[in-house]
Amino acid sequence: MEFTSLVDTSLDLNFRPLRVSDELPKQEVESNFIGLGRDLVPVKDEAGNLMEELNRVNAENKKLTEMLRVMCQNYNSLRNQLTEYLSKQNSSTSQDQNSDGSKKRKVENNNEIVKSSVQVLNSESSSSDEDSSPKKPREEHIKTKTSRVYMRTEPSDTSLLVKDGYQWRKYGQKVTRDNPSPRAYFKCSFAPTCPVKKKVQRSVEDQSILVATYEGEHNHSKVDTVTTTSPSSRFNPKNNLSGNYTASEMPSSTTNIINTSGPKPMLTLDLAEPKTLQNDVKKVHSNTSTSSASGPKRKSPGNDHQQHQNRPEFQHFLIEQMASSLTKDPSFQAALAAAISGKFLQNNTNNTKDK
DNA sequence: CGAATTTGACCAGCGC
DNA sequence: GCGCTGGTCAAATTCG
Repeated sequence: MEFTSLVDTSLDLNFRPLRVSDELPKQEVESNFIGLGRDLVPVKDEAGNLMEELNRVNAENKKLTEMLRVMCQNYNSLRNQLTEYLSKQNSSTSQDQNSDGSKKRKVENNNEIVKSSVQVLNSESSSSDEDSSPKKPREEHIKTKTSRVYMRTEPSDTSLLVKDGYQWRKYGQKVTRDNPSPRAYFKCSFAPTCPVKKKVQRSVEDQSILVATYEGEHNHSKVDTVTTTSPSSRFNPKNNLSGNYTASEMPSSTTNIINTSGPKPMLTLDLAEPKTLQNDVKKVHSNTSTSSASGPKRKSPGNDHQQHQNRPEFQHFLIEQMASSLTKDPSFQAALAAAISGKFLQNNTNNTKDK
């Protein structure tokens, strides 16, 4: 499903009543009110106010439409770029795998990153044929899709428990090279055949943020909406993280994927933390990374962020994520619907009075 | 006592 | 080939 089609439909609905109202001659409105036997002066005032309000909302709506149109354009162009890159990537990786089997892990890594990004981009349009390459490697990777979720926890809370509605069994913990915080490895323990794994590690930049990386897809439904990593810990007060990782509370500078888990299905919105995005973009644009295990070169985080935020990739990414999140945001939809219905009612009132 | 967690050992991929 | 690293296994430990 094309993203723009959704938006366009809703916005057409938005504008139709307003256009009608614009075309309504002012005098006609006034005469309608007169016809109802109401006092002329207050009616004139009321109609004037209404028209003023109508124009204001109309202008606001047009502004919003324009913003959405720009976002959608950016989204589509970015997705096309990604699709092109994927095609190239797939053809080059298949060559790599034929020529050198030892590159396997790296190639998989790159594909996972790209694929993960595609997931986010296509979260509302997974059935799109536009970018579906018939090549096999990509289909294989779709089976083991990965996603990343960032969650805020209490800084004092040292546990690596992430409440996501599933039941997990911890099978390992490791300190990794580029992060002093240990990384915990979990397997889904609810269904014996469920292949899903997750890795949980604290963010290097903000220790209060947990980064959970999910691999694979659950072949069962959620256990419950407040499940922690184990049934026993479910009732442990120290694991009560609910409400600590809502979108509104996440610091904008460090928000990556906002998890609004709860009674509804998990919704992940990638707002791309600068550092992570930088890494991802770097990997996406260069599948022959020169960074060696012995000597990671790092810039200062502050410069990193600022430089990164000025990059067009980052801005594109940000825009398309904003568009995506905006159209999926229930409160935005509700507000829009309220505004539209309000205008509909006004016009309907006017039209019925017209008859 | 059973289940979950911890932790050191092991393995495989990758770079040099 | 060797060392580094991330991921996994499984015995030991902890907890309810």
